[in-house]
Amino acid sequence: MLDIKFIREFPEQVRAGLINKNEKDRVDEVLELDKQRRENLTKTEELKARRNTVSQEVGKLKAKGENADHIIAEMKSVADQIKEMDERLREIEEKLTNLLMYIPNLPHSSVPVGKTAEENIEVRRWLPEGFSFDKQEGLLDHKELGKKLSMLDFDRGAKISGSGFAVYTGRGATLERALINFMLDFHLKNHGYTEILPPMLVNKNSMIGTGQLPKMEDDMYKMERDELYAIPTAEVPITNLHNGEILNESDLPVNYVGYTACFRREAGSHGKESKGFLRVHQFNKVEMVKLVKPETSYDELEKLVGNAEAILQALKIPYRILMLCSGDLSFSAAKCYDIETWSPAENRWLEASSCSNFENFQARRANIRFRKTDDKKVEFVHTLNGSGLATSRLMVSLMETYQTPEGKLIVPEVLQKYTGFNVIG
RNA sequence: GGAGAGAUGGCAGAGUGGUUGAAUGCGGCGGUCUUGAAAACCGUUGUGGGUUAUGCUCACCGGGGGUUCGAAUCCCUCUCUCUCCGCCA
Repeated sequence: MLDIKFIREFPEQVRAGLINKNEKDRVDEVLELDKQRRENLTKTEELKARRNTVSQEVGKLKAKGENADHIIAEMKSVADQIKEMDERLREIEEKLTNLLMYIPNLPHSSVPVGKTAEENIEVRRWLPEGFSFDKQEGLLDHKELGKKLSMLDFDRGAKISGSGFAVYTGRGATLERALINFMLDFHLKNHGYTEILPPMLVNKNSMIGTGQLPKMEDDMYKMERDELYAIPTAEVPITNLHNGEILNESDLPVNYVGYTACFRREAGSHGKESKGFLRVHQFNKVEMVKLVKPETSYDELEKLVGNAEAILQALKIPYRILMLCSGDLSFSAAKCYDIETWSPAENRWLEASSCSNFENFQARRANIRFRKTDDKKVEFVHTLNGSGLATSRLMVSLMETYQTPEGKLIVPEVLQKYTGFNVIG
């Protein structure tokens, strides 16, 4: 959520940000409601102030055993007026809050202005020793190889759950588990994170806190009966761990890493883009979440990306880093880097991680603050998160990159101690 | 799922309709004392909103709603915690 005071003070800056993000400019609506709100508030408060003093008078009179009926009768009508005005104010505030909930975060000044993913900027790429973009003769894509080596079973996944649900079998399942454990251990050992294993169903308030609700309701699985949502990312439960809290400055930065399954309805996305692991309804992800002091958040963003990159370098999987342009930025993000891994069979880059700085946008919604050590003032934290990484797309690149000409799969060296075997097939 | 108890400021814990934003204790911060520290003593110590304000004012005692001139206090409802019973990986 944006700061209403900021919108009031710098409406043109907000307007420009919304336009760059391909969003509807609703600044004037906000300003009008804000104006109405303040007008009504002032009037209502004047009445309330009067009520408070007069009611105290009544108390004093009664204490002395005197009659206060005439004042009470007068106050009765004041109470009615207050009720009426409170109701009007409530309506205005509801409209305003609702509107603010749908207004996205503004892009940071360092974000390139652009409409679509075409205008994202490649910041750098990393290719392992001896890597070539030339496609190997007879290379199988991950789906074919998964079937051949009895690692993956999309057909049976569709049978037991529906299309877009994968089953890992045998050494495929072991490899997946190894990958998750390797990534968690790597971040814990080398990057100073604290591990979290959170619930995968969360309430509505948490979804609002990180910005998934109200806007993306249709993209999520919901348990109607219990008013719970299946998390689309560990960002939701982990960031909301500190919902409503005031942290100490000395507690920052908070660095969490956690594994969860992630659930996405992916409403309306079908076709060849969704083959095999390229788009699924459930996948595994190791997520990094940071709560930091505002002045450090952009340095922390760079670190976050670096942490994710380190995993890919250890796995020796080629990747590139994109800085998203304003139009491609997600609802809550002020700045975001995507990490894409190379898929030889698809002959293209696949998004395997997204690292974002939300500044205080989520912190406002989730009301996460910290108390400064020097002047004791409270301030919103900045929140960040990044995948480190999602296994499904990573598995595509891994299976294709580590495939031998005979159609076997070499287990990346760093995973071998986790799998207990070094080749599949 | 059934029965009961509870939810108050950083923590502990009073308060059951009238200067209570909230006693008291602990903690925190500032000060006196001290070579320094501790102890003792004194002071101070919640969050948010409105207002061209060295000020004034409103809201907040788990969430929401109600009764009343007036609610932390009474009523309804939801959530959560604890105890007992049932069920259960």
